[in-house]
Amino acid sequence: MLDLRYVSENLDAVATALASRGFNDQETLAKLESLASARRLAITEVETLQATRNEASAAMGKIADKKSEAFTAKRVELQGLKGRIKELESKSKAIQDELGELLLHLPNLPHESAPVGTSEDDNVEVRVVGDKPSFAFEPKDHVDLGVALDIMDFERGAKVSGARFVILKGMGSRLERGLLQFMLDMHVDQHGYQEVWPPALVKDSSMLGTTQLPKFEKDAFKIKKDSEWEEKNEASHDLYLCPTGEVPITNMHANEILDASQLPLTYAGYTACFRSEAGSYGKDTRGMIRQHQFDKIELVRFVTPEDALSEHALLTSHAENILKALGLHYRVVELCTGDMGFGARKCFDIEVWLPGQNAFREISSCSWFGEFQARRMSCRYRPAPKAKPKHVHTINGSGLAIGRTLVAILEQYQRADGSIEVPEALRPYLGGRDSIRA
RNA sequence: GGAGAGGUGGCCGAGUGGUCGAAGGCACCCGCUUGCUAAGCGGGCGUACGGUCACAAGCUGUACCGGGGGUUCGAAUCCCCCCUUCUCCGCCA
Repeated sequence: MLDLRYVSENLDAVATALASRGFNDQETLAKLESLASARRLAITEVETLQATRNEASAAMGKIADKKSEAFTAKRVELQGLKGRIKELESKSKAIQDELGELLLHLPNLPHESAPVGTSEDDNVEVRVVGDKPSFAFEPKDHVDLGVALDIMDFERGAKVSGARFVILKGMGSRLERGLLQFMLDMHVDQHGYQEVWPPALVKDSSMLGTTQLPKFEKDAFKIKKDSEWEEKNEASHDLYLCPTGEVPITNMHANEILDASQLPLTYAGYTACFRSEAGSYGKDTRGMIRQHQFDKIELVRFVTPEDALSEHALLTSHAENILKALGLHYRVVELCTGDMGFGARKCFDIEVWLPGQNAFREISSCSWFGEFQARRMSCRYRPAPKAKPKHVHTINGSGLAIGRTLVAILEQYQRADGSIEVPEALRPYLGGRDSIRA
């Protein structure tokens, strides 16, 4: 979330920056302003009273005879204060809660280098890598290829789990598994990431930390607990199916103060990802492009503000290196202010070429969040020994979405007879096979 | 699922109603010292939010001893709920 102090002192600048990403809720901003000043008054009010009470109580502590009249008189006198303080405390808390809730709904401010725009049409193509594969035949899409090769079973996926689920079979499964290993190996051995294997279920507080909550709850699968459980654990936390590795991995360092020498702190991890895909009915219903469950390798970097921009570029290049190693044609697009995610200050999408769709499709989204996530989950670092802790900057990106990579390989490496050439770098992971055929 | 024990500052670890933001140790920082070398001595060293102020330092107030609520003039300390860690039993991949 945004820094309350910065927001209340730079309201106009904030409004302008938010407007550039399409956020024009003047009412909210006005409310923010009035709540911020109300908060200060309330704090002062409570604290003054608390100071009075503390002083008087300390004096009482010094009275030796606790049964003396002087003592009793003081006690009676202070009893009135107690209620008054409680009253003001709850008033102050209410203001702060409302303010906090409001801040949670404000998106991040785009970085000045992010292209200004209102929709994906305003995104900027940064670079194109490789060439479109040319085919002497009409290229098929991954569904036709996969079904013919008997490595994807959409019908049984639907039978078992419903729409937007697939069962990979034989070399399809092997390819998914091989890609998983190939990607992780590269990030760990060549890019120096610490490998992690995080949980698939995450707490609501984690979802809040990385901004999936509170605004985007409908996009996630929430674990439903039976009523008996709910009754017993009314105040306990909710659990969600992990929508992206970003959530468990970034939140690993929630409520911590890191040492500057630890930075950059980098993680690469595999997670199954689950998305309800609410609001995307009718979109990409064919094939593996948009499933309720998919596999992904996630890259996360905790960095200093000074290094953030170059670290962001670095992480993006790490994701790209996978595509390069696989010889896949792709491009990098910088998202405009209107198309960026809620928490991002700057974002590069990597889009892989899909001959079956005759289009580039997102395969990774590399975002720099500034201190937006770090503030929410309270992750700080000490720039120097004894120095005051500052919020870290977080950066993450897919490295890569495994299913979509599989799709791209099928479509880009397809041959006239419907078989698939296996990219050389991947062959060791497929038992040395150089092709996939029926 | 059952039984029990814990969660205190970056780390370890005292502390069971007032003199505790919290002993002691480690780590770290500053200075001194040192011919015996991951040595010795002295000092410093939590976070957040207010006020003052330059959103600095300093000074000052308040809160924070897993989280939330309660009792009390006063809570790290007592009560309740939750989270979490560990040990044992059961069950299970």
